Amino acid sequence: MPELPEVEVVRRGLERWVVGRTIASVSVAHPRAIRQHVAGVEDFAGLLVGRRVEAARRRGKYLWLPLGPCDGGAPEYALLAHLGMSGQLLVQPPGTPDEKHLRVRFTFADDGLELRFVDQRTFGRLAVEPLDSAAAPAPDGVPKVIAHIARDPLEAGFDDEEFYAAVRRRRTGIKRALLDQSLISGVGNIYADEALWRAGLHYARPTETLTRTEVTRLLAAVRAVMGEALAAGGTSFDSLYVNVNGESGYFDRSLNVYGRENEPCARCGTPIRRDPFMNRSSYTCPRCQPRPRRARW
DNA sequence: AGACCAACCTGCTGGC
DNA sequence: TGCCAGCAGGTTGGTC
Repeated sequence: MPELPEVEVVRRGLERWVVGRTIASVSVAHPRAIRQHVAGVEDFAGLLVGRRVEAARRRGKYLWLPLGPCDGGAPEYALLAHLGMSGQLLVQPPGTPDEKHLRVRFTFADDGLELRFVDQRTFGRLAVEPLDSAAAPAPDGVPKVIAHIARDPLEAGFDDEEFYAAVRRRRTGIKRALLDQSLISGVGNIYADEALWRAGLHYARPTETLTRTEVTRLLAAVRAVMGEALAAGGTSFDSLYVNVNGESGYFDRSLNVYGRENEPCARCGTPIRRDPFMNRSSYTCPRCQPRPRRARW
């Protein structure tokens, strides 16, 4: 499941149901799910079995579970997960029939609920990554392989001023910048469109023309829409986007533009418009978000 | 460096 | 009914 609010819903589920438990077994039904773990299936499982899950962390759309060493002490490794377009992390009672797209199963020493990675489109991935070492310290305890992922707008360390400066240095459209996970992480196609609508900005607005006021308004809109989505348990149009217990969020009912082509704008009544954008779609209100004369996309 | 695209997958929907 | 094109919430690696 995709964007920040949905991933945070999953993180909270892992915190509640998985943290504090010791992994007893790992079975990989589909090796593509761990393709990022280049040392292979045996190595992947070997690094996990016997370790205790110490925490559930997230940056942007990435999740990771720091793992305590078998002999105690600070975590050296983490199980890193990205859900891609259709990945799910589910907690299930042992014996529950396998899901059609079950990729990896984790069992625990307490013989309680299993953790299952289920992923229809197989864009998601799991890997065990070193969390820290003297040679390559991990800032903030973030796995080194996701060092290129910027802080997300709900993190305390996110620097609004630096984001504004980075946006102004770019030569592209604002939506491309919002989707660039090295500038700001966690924003995907739904929340980009929703935030731009709230901020009254068109997706093709050239980044170098944005004022500080507009960027401030945009960041406030991103935070507001994500916060509301989180409170609603995330956005789900179908059973692909669910929490660890398989339940859907209901924020889709609160979307103002995404997926609402030809429906009236909640602010002005103008029919919402859909444009092709990066092999996907962008939804705007033509009146609240007029296309700039000089557009970039 | 930074901008942009194709590629990676499966499944569903709508049009013919 | 069948088939095919188009579409889906993401990231990456490659080119320019």
